[in-house]
Amino acid sequence: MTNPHDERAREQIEEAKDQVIQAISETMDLYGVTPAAGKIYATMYFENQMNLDEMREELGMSKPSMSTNVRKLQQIEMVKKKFQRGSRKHTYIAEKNFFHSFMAYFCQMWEREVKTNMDAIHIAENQLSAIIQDNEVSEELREEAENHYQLLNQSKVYYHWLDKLVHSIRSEEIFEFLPKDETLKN
Amino acid sequence: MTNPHDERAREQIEEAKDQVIQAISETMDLYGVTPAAGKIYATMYFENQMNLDEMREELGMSKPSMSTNVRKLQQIEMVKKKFQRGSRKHTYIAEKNFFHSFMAYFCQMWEREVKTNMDAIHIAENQLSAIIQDNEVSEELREEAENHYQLLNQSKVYYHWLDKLVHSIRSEEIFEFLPKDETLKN
DNA sequence: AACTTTGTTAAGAAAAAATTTAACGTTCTG
DNA sequence: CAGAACGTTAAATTTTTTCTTAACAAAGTT
Repeated sequence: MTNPHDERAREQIEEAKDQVIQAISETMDLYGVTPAAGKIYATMYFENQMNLDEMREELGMSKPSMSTNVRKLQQIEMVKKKFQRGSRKHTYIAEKNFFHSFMAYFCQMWEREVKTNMDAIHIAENQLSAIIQDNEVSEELREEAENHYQLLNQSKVYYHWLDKLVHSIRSEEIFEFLPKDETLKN
Repeated sequence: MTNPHDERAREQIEEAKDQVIQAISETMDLYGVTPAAGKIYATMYFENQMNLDEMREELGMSKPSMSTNVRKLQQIEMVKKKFQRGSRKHTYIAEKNFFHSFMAYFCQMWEREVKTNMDAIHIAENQLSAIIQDNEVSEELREEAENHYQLLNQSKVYYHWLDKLVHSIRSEEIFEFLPKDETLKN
């Protein structure tokens, strides 16, 4: 490795990796992932497997910081724990298939959105329809309740669609409509 | 409005609205929107139009806070400024079509992800292929460069797919595959 | 059973983000 | 043209989040 060509090549490999690591951790920020966790993931992306100590050394972070960040990455399924026979150290592998991460993250997110909002809508709809059906209530308020009711009803179209989207992703049906294009020109 | 029925009805309408406002601002948090901005949007959602003063009063926030939050909401196209002839106050309307917000937000986000990462990948690929083609470099490093190159190449399948997804959303072709279901049972 | 090694909570410190008060600029009105 | 009404920018405060050091718990080894 004292070969001057190799030294230069090693530098260039690191530079190439850093480009991509930077970009990945920058865009993961869009997914509600903190920069630190993004860097951890992006670093692991180029390695076959790493344990907490190796990561800590590579990134100069503290042990608990690694621990919590890796846990978060596990929750969104971007990192998996690998059973390592005969070693007490936990070793992890980065999920390198971005389709998997995409599916896990957005389905989880959208499902929560649908559930939270539909639950609230159902409660609100009941309260509003009680008013609409109450003849003692003034016309003005009845109309307001009616308007809100219609608005909520309209929004359900969206939440149902979002739910269908989640299912088509989970079932991978979406790839029939939008195929993964394995053969790329450039 | 001193009618006791109406008083009760008014309370109940507010309660129904609050349910939904709470849910919306909670789930908007998933979209990188701060709770304050979420509340502003959700409040406007039930109104035809509002100006900054009305919102400030309704939510008990400061004037600059309103100003900056509304601007953020405009950026992600969840709120639009409405030209109001003869008034110096700016009035705003909430985008009530969630499909529109969905499309604007995710297309913007995914496009940035594709661009940032593809740019980095192109640079990295050039650096790596220079090493791969350099015969003076040791076999070991050549192999490492080759591995990274393959990894990046593989990831391009995903970014191309994401790009296609964005286009199919922008062009609304996606609704041919996943129709908006206007007639809902429940 | 005592000692190591590894990972995780807990508590405190540092950093980052959001919010408010205050000052400013602009545009309309009298 | 002076004054008022709105909105925005700047600076400072408060709140939230993140990170680190330190104490702890679990599991394994000698």
